[in-house]
Amino acid sequence: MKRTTLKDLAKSLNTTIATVSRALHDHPEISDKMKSRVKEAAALYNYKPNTTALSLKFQKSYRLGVIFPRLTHYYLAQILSGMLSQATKAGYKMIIAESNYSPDKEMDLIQELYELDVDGILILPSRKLGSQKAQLEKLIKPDIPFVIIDRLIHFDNLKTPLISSNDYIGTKEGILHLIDQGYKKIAHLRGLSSSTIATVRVNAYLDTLKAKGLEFHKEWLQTCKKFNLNEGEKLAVQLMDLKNRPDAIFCVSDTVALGVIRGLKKMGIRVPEDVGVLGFSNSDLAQVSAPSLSSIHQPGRKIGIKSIKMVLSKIDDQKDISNEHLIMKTRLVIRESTLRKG
Amino acid sequence: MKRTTLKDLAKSLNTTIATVSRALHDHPEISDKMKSRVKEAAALYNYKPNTTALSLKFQKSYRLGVIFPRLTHYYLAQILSGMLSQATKAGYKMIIAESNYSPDKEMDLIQELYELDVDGILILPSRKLGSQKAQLEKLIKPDIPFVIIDRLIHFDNLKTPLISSNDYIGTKEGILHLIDQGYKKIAHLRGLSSSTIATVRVNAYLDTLKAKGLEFHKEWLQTCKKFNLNEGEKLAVQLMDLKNRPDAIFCVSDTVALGVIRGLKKMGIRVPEDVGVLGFSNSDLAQVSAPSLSSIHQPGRKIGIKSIKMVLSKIDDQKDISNEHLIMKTRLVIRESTLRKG
DNA sequence: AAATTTTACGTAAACGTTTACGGTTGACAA
DNA sequence: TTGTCAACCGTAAACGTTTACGTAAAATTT
Repeated sequence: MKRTTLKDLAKSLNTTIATVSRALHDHPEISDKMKSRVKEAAALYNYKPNTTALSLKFQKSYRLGVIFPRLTHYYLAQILSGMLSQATKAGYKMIIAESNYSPDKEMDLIQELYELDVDGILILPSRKLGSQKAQLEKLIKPDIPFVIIDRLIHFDNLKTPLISSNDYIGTKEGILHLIDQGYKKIAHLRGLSSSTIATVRVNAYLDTLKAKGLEFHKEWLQTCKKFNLNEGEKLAVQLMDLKNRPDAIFCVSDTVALGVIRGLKKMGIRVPEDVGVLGFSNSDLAQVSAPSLSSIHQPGRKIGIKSIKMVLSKIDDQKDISNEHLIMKTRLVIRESTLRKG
Repeated sequence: MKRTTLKDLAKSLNTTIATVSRALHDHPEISDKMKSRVKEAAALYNYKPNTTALSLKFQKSYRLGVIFPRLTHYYLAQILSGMLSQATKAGYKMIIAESNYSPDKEMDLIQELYELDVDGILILPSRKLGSQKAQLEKLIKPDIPFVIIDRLIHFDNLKTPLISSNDYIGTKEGILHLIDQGYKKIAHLRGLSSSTIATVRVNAYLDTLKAKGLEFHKEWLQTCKKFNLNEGEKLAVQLMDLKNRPDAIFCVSDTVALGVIRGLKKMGIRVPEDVGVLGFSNSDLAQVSAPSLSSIHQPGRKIGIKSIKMVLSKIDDQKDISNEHLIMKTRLVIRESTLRKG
C-alpha cells in the first residue's frame, strides 16, 4: 500500500540504504552483481524516489512560481500550457498565481512565492505597473532567477531576462498588409503609455506609415484603458466622427477589434469594404467573429516553453541569463476583416 | 541571504531546536517568557517554516493534482482559476496537467501524479472516455481522494464524488426561454453519446418539449463530434435543408453555436428573427459575437472552488466524500441570438 | 610472506521539522 | 531533611535521501 523506500529495498536485499542508493545511481564502487540485484528489486517493488526527501537533501524545491494577470485569456492560457509541458518534462512543478492585473497583488504574490521556496520566478507583469517599478525591483532576489514575460521592463540596477513576441516586426507586417490591401488612412488604438510594448507597437506603426509615405493625424492614435468591447465600440464611433476618417483600424487586442467591428456595423459601415480592422494576439475570438478577424499571432506556447527553458538553464546549468532578451516571431493571420482584394 | 531555520533561532537564543519549535506552537510546557523571546526572534529574522521538511515529516506533500483536457477554453480556465485560489488559501499547491482530450494520456498522467505523491487528484475526464472506464477505475487508489469534475461517471465497484453544473435544469430553462420567445420547432445539436452529461441535456430537451406539447423529429437531434465552427456550420445547413425546418437550435457549446450562426447567415437566414440560437457554457465568445449569443452559464470558478474544498474536507478532516454529488446551478444569459420579442 | 593497493560495502551525518521520552530545577509537603 | 511533583527544557529518533569517510576482505605488488 505504502510507497517503497530505499529502506524497504535494503531490508529485502539484506544490505544497507547507502548501497541501494549507490547501486541505483550506478556508482563505480558497487559491484555489477549488486547493481543488478538492486535494480531488479527496485523494478519489482516499483520503487520511485521520494521527491520531498530529495528536495530537502538538495535544498531545491523543484518548484517554479509564475504569476499571471489572468488565466481566462486565450493567449495567456497558451503560455501557461507551454510552461507546464516543459516544466513537467524537466521534473519541475509549477505554482501558479493570478494577480488580477493588480500590481500590489503581484508584489504580495512574489513574496509568497519566495516563502514557498521556489527555485525560480516567472512573471507577466500587469500593464498598469509603472510607478511601482522600483518597488518591484527591490523584491527581486538576485540568487533566484527572475524572468519577465510579455513586457519589456528595464530596471535601474538590475538586469533581468525578458521574453516577448516581436511586436515591432509583427506590427510592421500588419500595417504593410493593410497598405497592400489598399488602405491608406490607418488608425491605431494603442495600449497604455506605461506599457513599453504598447510603445513599441506605436513606433512600428508610425515608422511604417512614414516609410510608406502615408498620412498620419494624431486623432488617429487613441489610447485604450479598459480593453473591452465597449471601449472598442466607442473609439470606433469617435474615429468615424472625425472629418478626416481613417479607412483602417489597427487594434491593441482582438477584443477591442471586435468592439470596433460592432461599432462600425452599427453605423452601417462595412468591414472590410469600407474600413479594415486588424486585431492583435490571434485569440480564439478572431476566427469565430463575423467577419472573421485578421490578427497578429503571438506564439504563446512557444513563449511558455522558452521561458521555462531559460529559467532552468540558470538553475540547472548555472548559465548566466541576465542579459537574455528572447524576442519571438509573430505571424500575421489574414482573415476577412482586412481582405478586400482577391 | 539564506532562509532562517529553527537551528538559527535556537543558536541565537542559546537554546535548542525543540524548544523553539514548541514555543512557536504554543506548547504548554514552555514558559511564557521563552515563548515571547522565541517569537520575537522569529519575527526579527523573518522565520518561515520549511514546507519541504514539513512534508517529509508528516508524509504529506500538500500537493493536489488536477488533469484538464485543455487549458485554453474559457470555462476550463475558470475552473482552474477557482481551484488555484482555494488551494492556495488552504496551503496546498496544485500540479496541473493537460490530457489533450486523450483518455490514454489521462491514464498516464494519473500514474505520474501518484508518483509525485499528491494528496488528492481531481480530473475532468475526456468526453471520449467510454470503454476505458473500467481501466480508469483500476487506477484509482481508494486511500487518495479522487474527484471527477464536469462528467457523471459511475464506476462499478467504486464510489467517487462528482461535481458538475446542473445541466438538466439549465437546459430546461434554456428551452423554456426559447418557447417563451415563440420558437416552436426546436432542434438540438448534442454531445457524444458516451458522455452522460450530453445525455442529461438531451433528456431535459426532450422532457421539456413533451411537457410543453411541442413537436419533435429525430432529424432535429444531431450529434456533434468535433465541436468546432465548421461542424456547427455544416449541421446548420443540414438542419435547414430538412423539409420540416426547425426555428431554433440549441447547441452543445458556444463554438458550435457560432458555427451555426455563421451557417445560417450564409444561407440568408436571420438570427434571431427567423431562427434562434442558444449556446452552452457562456464563454467569452458569446458576448463578442454578432449577434451576441445567448448561452447557459456554467459556474466555472465556483466548481473549481467547491471541488478543492471537497478534496480537502477528506484530506484534512477525514470526511467521507465518496457519496457526494455536487450539482451546481446554471444561469441563463439572454443575449441577442434568441431575443425576438421586446 | 609481508606490505600495499583495490574493491566493495557499511556507518553516520546532513537537509528542517516534530515529538516521545528523559532529565534538571525548584516549590511544597511530610 | 527527605521525598514528591510540577514546571520547564534538552536529547534523540524519525521522515527518505545522498555522500564523505571508515573498514573489511580480496587482489596485487614487493
